Amino acid sequence: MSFPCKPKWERRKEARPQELLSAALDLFVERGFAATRLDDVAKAAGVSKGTLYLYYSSKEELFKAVVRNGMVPLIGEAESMVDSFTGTTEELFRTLMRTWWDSVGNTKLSGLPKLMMAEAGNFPELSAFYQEEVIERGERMVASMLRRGMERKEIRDVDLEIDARLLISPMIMMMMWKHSTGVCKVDPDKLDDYLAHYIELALHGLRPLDC
Amino acid sequence: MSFPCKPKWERRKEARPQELLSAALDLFVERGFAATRLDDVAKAAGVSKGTLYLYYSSKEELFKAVVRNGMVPLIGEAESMVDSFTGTTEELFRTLMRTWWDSVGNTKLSGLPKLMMAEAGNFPELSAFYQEEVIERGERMVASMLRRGMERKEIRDVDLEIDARLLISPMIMMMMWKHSTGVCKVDPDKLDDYLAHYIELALHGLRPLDC
Amino acid sequence: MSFPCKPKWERRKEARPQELLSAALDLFVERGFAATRLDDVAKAAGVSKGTLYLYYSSKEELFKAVVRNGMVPLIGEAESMVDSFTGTTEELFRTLMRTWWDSVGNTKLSGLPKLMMAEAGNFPELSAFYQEEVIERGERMVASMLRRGMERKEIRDVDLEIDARLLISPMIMMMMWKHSTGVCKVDPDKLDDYLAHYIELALHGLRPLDC
Amino acid sequence: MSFPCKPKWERRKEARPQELLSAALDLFVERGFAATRLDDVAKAAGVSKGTLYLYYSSKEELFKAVVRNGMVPLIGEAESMVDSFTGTTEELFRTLMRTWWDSVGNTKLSGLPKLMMAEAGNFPELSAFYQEEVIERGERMVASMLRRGMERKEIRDVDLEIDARLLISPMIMMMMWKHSTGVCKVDPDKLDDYLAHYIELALHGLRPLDC
DNA sequence: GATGAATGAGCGTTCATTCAT
DNA sequence: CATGAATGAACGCTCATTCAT
Repeated sequence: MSFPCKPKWERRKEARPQELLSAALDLFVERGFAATRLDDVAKAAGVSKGTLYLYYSSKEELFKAVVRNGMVPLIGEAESMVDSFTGTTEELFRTLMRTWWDSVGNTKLSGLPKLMMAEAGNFPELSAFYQEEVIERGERMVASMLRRGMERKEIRDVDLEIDARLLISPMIMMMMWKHSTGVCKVDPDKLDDYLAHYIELALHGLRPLDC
Repeated sequence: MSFPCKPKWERRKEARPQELLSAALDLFVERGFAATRLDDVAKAAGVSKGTLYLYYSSKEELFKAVVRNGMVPLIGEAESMVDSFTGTTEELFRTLMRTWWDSVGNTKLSGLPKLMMAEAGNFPELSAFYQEEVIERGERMVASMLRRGMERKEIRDVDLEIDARLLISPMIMMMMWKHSTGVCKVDPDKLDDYLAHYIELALHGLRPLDC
Repeated sequence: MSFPCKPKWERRKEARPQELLSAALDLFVERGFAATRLDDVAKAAGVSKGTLYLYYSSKEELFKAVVRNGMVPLIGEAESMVDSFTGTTEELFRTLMRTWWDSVGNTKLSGLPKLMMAEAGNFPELSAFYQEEVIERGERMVASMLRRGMERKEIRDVDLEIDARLLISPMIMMMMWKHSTGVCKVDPDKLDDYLAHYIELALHGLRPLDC
Repeated sequence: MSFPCKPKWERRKEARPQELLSAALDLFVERGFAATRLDDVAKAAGVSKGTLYLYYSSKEELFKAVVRNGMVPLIGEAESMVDSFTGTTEELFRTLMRTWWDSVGNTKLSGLPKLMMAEAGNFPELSAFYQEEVIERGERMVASMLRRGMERKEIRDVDLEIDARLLISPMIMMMMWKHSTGVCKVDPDKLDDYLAHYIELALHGLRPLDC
């Protein structure tokens, strides 16, 4: 008699990392890094605390895996979009922002900015990782878009570094609002309105002076 | 023999709460709520840990007192400025933003937004207070400015509620950046550049379409 | 009304370190460094685990304090004796060994060599400390005695470094025997005989060839 | 078709216990009992952790098997040498010590004394075994040599029991030194010097008073 | 009012042991 | 026989809170 498919525990082994990362993202976002107990992550994933350590060697490694697994690939997709887009920069900006909001703003990943803002100071290694893999790549991506627009005379001259950061800050704030229970709480249904107005406000701010 | 003014130890006793709140603000801002040890707050205020408990019955109560004590008075000043300003709305916007930055962004109060963002979830009652007394008053103040500009045809038509919030979000982000160690850290010397670019970006975004 | 003597808790504070060190020495010697739980040390001293940390910042620091407090001063006394002794080197050797046995071999401190031998490999910082403060000073002290004897022609020419170490090794073994339950166990009453025979054996081994 | 000898996997099965014991001896000697992880023993032996438990029902049983398997056979060889030696007792002593050092001191078996010293307290049954089969037989062997020397007037009168133990203690210490990392660490190249000096020191200590 | 010694619950991490496959 | 994923108890260390003085 043979096993037509993998034995049960092996199938679990392959599924485990995703289950753990998902549980961890939920709890990190809900409670913050420091306040999340690994016991609870394990329980939420339906395993024991020891099992967690079979897959991630420390709490910090678990967090890094959450980011690597969830956020980093999306940065890559955005970068590709900027590089290969063929329409106007205005269309690119709109697409970029809406895609980002769909894949991050509307998922649990939107909890990460608030998380990092709150905990960065106490976990230097974590914040260095996030800074390099997410923040800086994100800023460079927006700066690429600005450069493209300036080269094509589709937007006015701006400072690549400074305005890139300023332009993503409302997006980051919107993600934070979404996860703020009590302060700056926004009606979730209105977030799409905020996004639309933000896009218009930014495009107005960027349009050439003679338009 | 009479005491024309209170003896020194009595003045000290009355000053205690302010000294404690000041020390606590410093440390909460620097390290966050959870990572701040009451030992250190007490030491920074020059008292023993036990004394802290004579004034605030728990760490949470101390935190609430710090926030309640911090930002509210400054909102009033900004409101007055909007109500009594006589120049163009562009001038008003510039003045408002620069004054706010001077009195909040450049003081340790600038640490509160980050703190509230991180801890709001754990202090529902406190965040309701902050939401009403700081956030909403601030948004109404900016909305007043926008309404004034629209009435005077100095800015294009915008959504008072939505754009007010969008407009203050980079300012809030700048305060957060200032207190970010590791993630989104900005060179403190460049914050004035960010402020200047933000003002220009916003004014461009707000100018009437035919200008 | 005044306090004619210190308040109770202050008297405790002064006594605590000795109580803790004594309990720690007992347990370290009985169970080894790694196998000793701080909970048990605290319980043996009649305090809570947290209290231990008021006095010693880590398990390793506690151990160092045990050694510093118990063993190091005795090394100093032995050094002084070698420096100031006026009789023959044979008398010095006898006195040195018997004094050492009285103050170390016959006290709980005699458990330390076995402890260090067993745990050194896993606690590098600990063993470096013990090596410098106890072993090397002890070997230098015995070497001083040998040099003195060689200069006075009271013992044959030996290698200061090698023979010093060889000469103290039976003393160390005797201390280990005392704490070996099961292996090399010796009748405690016979340890004085071992000491006497060791002294004779060593003195025979050291006497000049022409005596 | 027949198998002239056992098939490979069966030979492997029979060799397993020795492979496990050898790997375990290496690691126990290097790290001590508590610090040795069964994961590592299994890995060093090229099997899984579960397999270990097919052969030894617990970590303690494995340890006992290591010790029982280790030193006993070599004691017998030394006993034979004493019984059949024909030269002077000085020559016998030199040969005995050098042979012992070659077959034990220079192999990984030299790690056992340190191991037993450290763990004897935790394994009463095991240390009784070690005491009877290794220690006491070793002491009787040295005592035989001393008796022989006294009968032949080649050494002075000593106490058979006490001096036998004293005489082997530097040898035991040398084995411990060899495995000491950090405390009492000796340059491995100098161990032969220690052996040579020890032999001279002991022979001087044993020579008749009138020599 | 003020002190600071003492407490004890809580968390990250390790690893011997088990058992389904 | 052999595997290796899973378990859970254990321990070092922290820190908000208490209370005798």
